[in-house]
Amino acid sequence: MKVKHYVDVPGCPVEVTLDLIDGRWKGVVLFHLLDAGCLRFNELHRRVPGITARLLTKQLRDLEEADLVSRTVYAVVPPRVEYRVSEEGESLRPIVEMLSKWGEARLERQRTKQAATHARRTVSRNS
Amino acid sequence: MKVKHYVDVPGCPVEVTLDLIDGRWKGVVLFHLLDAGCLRFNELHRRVPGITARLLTKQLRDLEEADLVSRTVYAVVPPRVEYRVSEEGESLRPIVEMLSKWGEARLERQRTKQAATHARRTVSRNS
DNA sequence: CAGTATCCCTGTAGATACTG
DNA sequence: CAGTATCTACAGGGATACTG
Repeated sequence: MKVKHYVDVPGCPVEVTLDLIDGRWKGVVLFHLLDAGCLRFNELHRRVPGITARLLTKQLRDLEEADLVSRTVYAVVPPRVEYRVSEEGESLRPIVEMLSKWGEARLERQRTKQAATHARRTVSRNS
Repeated sequence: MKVKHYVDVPGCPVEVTLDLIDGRWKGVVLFHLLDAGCLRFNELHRRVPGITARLLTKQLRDLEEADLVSRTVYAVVPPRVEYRVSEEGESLRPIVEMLSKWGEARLERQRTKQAATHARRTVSRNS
């Protein structure tokens, strides 16, 4: 169990939140669960390419422990495990949406900048 | 230079944003810069207790490279270096504010739950 | 004041193989 | 299908000492 010393940083609840969606993957996992409502392990895995099963498992366990995601196991063959956001996880929706929107805008800005740079280069070539 | 393969994860701009405020400290640093407007290195250091100078430097360099923070050096003795959020960093304000608000609410929920647990324990002791 | 330089250690994550 | 197990490697970050 990872208990941190938030006593040291009384003025920064930002850290509390970031700690939960930390590590590059958790936010993405939440995003997809919020988007899809409910996903089985491999469905989720397909939506988060690049992550290994081991790591995805760990992220899900962390999110579960943080009470942001719930895990339901059905006793069938083949196994069926469903993940969905908890009520507390649901309350993160606006944040995750803003993160997504901002990320899109950032990518757009980068594309624009790159295009501008390319244009300038082309111009200077012609001058 | 850290260039990531976002080609792999086309559907998730959440990752783009999280990548920038990743790592437990960057969000906190941004929070304080957004809050204070402008801070010198040691002023900032005082507001982020627990971080080493080395690491704070690294976080600031990363934020600078991401174009979220600007760094101004004054050629005086003793040295004076000021950090402030860039225009792009400023656009993160609503997100950082939500992270902060949500973190506060979460802490509040935890306190409430803990108090309830304690009360129950006390009751069961008396019964 | 605002950092570097060095050393070292741990955790995090990748690859691969295996299982109820 | 939904994961574990094991081994390994590297980078992130801590402690400490030093500097323009």
